[in-house]
Amino acid sequence: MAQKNRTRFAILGMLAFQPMSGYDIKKIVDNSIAYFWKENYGHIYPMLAELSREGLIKLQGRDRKKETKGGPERKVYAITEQGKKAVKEWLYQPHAAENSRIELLLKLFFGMLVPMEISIAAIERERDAAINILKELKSIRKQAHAGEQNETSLFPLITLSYGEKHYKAVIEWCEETIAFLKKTTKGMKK
Amino acid sequence: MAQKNRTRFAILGMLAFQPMSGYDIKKIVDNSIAYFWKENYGHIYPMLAELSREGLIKLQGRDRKKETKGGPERKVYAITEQGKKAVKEWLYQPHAAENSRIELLLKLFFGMLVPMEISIAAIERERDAAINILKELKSIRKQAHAGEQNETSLFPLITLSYGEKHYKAVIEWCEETIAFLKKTTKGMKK
DNA sequence: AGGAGTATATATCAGACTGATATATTAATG
DNA sequence: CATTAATATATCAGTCTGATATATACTCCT
Repeated sequence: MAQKNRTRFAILGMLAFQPMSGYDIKKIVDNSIAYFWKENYGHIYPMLAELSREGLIKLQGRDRKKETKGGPERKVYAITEQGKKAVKEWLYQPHAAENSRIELLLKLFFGMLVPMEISIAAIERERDAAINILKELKSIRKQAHAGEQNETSLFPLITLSYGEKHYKAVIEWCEETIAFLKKTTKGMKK
Repeated sequence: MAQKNRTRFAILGMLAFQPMSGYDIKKIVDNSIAYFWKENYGHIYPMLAELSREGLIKLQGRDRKKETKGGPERKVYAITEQGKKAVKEWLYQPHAAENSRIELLLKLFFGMLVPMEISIAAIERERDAAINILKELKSIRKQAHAGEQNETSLFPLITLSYGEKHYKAVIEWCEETIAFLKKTTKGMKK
């Protein structure tokens, strides 16, 4: 196997919190962990079918939320005992190193091919994006603190603090780098 | 198009420094930018063929390095004027947000499913890995400072400082989080 | 009443990316 | 001269992404 499928475990883990539809899973991922994990419908729906075939989850029923505005019935899936066992097994295993690809840095690495202003502008956009994400994290933290505190709510808080630390570091680096490049450019123009 | 192919531009950018073989490109990527970008042979070789067909690079010749120990002849590719134009165009364009997936955080998010020691051990492994990468970055910085300073060498230094800042932040977060979780566990055991 | 607009929901696909493996060449080693 | 190790190219199954297609049912407006 070239890679292990992690969407599988992301879905199982989410269903361990509560039964949900594919649409719900996407919503929750987008609203609570998007700063470190993303999922696509293109992966979620086929995986729900697969997990269902394997007996790790099962279709609990079809319904329509009361607070919902419209749309077709939701297919709500629940995790099975077998499914819970599978996530736990995965949680026990150490994971491989991430293979991040940071396009900004790749572009900066080739910065000698374009005028300095282009590189600086790219870093400024990165800084602004990071500031926005940090704002979102602030609102997630607010929600988290408003809810009840228990053992389960502990873990979302530590992933949150990772996000905060990361984006603060990114912003810092952007500021420093912009200043550095501007100084260098001025020096070169003489 | 679902995504844009970035391997294409990574290869073109590398060939803008100097003519190289696919094997060389992989080596350079692994040794100088692996902390923010990775490439596979599985992507490099087909892309070299494609870029060659499109006239963005051309086969400069086959040779064997003097300092090399053995192996078959290298196919050395050089970037063409058209290829240079293509990278530059790409460099001018703003890039989309990254979609990082941090498996450690996903596992921690589901931490309530396993004993606390399992989560703590995972963070400890992350911290150790980050410490090792930081060491590698230190050696890259040493090499960089040893070489001649010019406009081109400027950019690798700023990507390097991103890496340093990032991994330092990760280590900090790991230390704080481990301490926090240990304290919490002790409190719970009473 | 009916049409437009919008949120909900499931599904599929081309193309990008990964990690492993297969194949072959040549130098150095013993 | 067989073995080992480094060099080099190539291919493939499986994962992941982003876009798009299809359809349902509610709300709002005229």
